[in-house]
Amino acid sequence: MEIDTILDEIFKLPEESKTALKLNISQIKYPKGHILLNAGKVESNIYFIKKGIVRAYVNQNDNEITFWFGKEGQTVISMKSYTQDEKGYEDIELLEDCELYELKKENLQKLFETDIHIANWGRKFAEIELVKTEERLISRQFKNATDRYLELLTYHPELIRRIQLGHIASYLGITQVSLSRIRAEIK
Amino acid sequence: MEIDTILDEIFKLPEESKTALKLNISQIKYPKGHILLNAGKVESNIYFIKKGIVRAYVNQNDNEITFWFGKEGQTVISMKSYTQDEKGYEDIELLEDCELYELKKENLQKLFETDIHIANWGRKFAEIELVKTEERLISRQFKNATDRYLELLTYHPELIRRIQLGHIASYLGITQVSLSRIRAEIK
DNA sequence: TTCATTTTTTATCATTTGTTAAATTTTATT
DNA sequence: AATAAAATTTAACAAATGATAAAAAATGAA
Repeated sequence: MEIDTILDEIFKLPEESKTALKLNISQIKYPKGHILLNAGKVESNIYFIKKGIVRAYVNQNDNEITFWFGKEGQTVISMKSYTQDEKGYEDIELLEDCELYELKKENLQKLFETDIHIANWGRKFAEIELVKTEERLISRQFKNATDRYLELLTYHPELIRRIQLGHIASYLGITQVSLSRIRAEIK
Repeated sequence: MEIDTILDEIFKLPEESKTALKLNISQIKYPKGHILLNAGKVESNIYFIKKGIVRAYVNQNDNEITFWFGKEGQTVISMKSYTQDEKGYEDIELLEDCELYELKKENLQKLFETDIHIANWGRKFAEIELVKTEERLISRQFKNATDRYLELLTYHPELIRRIQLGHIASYLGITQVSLSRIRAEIK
């Protein structure tokens, strides 16, 4: 997925602003298993996924709880670090070999202060992520595990193909054993 | 709570920009029980709570599921309507008589296009709400009902005093009967 | 206050999900 | 292909939560 597509999908920038933004973006590759962002560190980079799939998880007394998956076209960011310059609570692990676009936050902050289009691009970015997060929260509150699994199967079947079930179960908020049981029941 | 305090807490604006923003804000009162925003409508107003408490809920086959409470200083908004000009999924009901500051979205949009400080104010607003929403999502995913209740009791005791337990239980994702049981156990 | 209504608690039983352990299947490596 | 390691499923029992109904407590109106 090309960087122009990713940036344009968030908010259509004038050419000049887009060029200024892209000047701060570089490409980088990491292998499966690499930890892209670390819990407990102030993480100041933003990544757009060109190719691959990642997960965000929190370490909670000895077991990892996955709360987000990112795939091609999505943005990898430690929201707490990004907005508050504080330690984030999540690790971000690559579940496949990944190609990423990297944007340094400090450069982006400078653009926010000088370019109104980029400021509005950043605003739209946060708004879009906000609605997606709210939808995940509501799905979790309103649906039982079976329905959430079926929802994932319907709208993001490739996640179930590409990600091992332990991570999917964690994301759904149930144990892997429960997910196996659910999968057996809906057949 | 004064409007200046609320606006400043989001992002400190230069006086000129703040004045421009405040020119579009008016005060209004509604009684307990009033529905401030309607599910299924495109809602184009934003409210800041001067006094009172509100809840956001979704109607899910005959029963209402509460997923957010707002109190003094917080912003009432239908995120989906606000960011996508589409119908929202939530009703917002006043749980007490409320005093509100009202901001019309169309006026705000114009300011976003012309005033970089206000664009960045809007960006910060979305970012702050995003982190809060993500924290709610994580709390819900990581903690059982008892721990979520204790968290609420610790960090927002006034919500438990001011809001009836049926709404609190719904917010916690359990039935009122379960919440009563939990309250009995932790005594 | 008194009465009716609403809210909260308690009790019982059903259902869902968790825990642990073992069996099976899949994947990766030699 | 053979082996080892990892992932997934199955099974049995435990714990948490849901559903329903009834009792108790709190609230609001006459």
